[in-house]
Amino acid sequence: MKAPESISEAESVVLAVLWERGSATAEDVTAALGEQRNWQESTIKTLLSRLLQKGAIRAEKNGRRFIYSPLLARKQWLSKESESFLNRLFGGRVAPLVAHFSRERKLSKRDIRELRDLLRDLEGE
Amino acid sequence: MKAPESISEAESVVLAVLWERGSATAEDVTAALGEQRNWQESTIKTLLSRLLQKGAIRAEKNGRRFIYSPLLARKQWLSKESESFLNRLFGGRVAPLVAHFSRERKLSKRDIRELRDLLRDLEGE
DNA sequence: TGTAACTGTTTACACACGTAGTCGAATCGG
DNA sequence: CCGATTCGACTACGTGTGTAAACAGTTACA
Repeated sequence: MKAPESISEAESVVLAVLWERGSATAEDVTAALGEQRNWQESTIKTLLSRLLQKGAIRAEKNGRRFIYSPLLARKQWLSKESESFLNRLFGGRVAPLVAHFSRERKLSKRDIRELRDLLRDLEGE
Repeated sequence: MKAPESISEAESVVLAVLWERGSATAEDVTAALGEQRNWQESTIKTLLSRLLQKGAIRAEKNGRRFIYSPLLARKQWLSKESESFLNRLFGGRVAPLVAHFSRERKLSKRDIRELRDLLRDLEGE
């Protein structure tokens, strides 16, 4: 099992489409991203290839084209990215990040409410 | 005022030393990072130059060498990085990230305690 | 005062990334 | 069966990054 290579920003955008639909052709992805990013289909194909090489997705031949689907789960990716981010900036823990946001007044009412609910649930366990 | 160019990973490590000590020479930085990363002094000088060009630090001549000190504040950098991270992965808000960590059982007792205290303080405002 | 030591500046280079064009093979339509 | 179309694979290219050596100017010591 090769070391899970890191997914680049642009690649993750393509991957996100696959997470959303489960699977898709290059054309589907291009259509899905049409408005968001203005990428040529060529670009998307390159990104799909790189994701393939990195083992993050798989390609199943269907007629003359490939159907791509994720191998790397969104959850795994989120965890990996989050951890490396928190390690780099906040000593690997979540609380200091929240504290930073709090000090900077970047916590919305909604954030606060959700956090409170979350903690309440945790205590009920 | 030129657009605040983005600080790379390696650059941020050097910058962190300056935040810690307020100011330092290239030699100081090399010494400070000696154990952590195994960089040649040459490498550190390159990184300092790039930080200079990006306007993230300043250099004050002292005798035959420069004393470098941060221009970009750690807080600013934290905010910027955090925001772009949260935007990319969690719709720009903190709560979903914490929820993710909670689901994945990545919240330490300490995290939970700190979060609870933080919320208590917020309500007392 | 000449030369060694030091320190910043220049140059280097491989690799990842964003972005995309070209090519060759397969296929579809007539 | 042949030309047109359609795909994926290969190639391309500028830029940022990690990493560092070479060079040049200046200072300090013998």
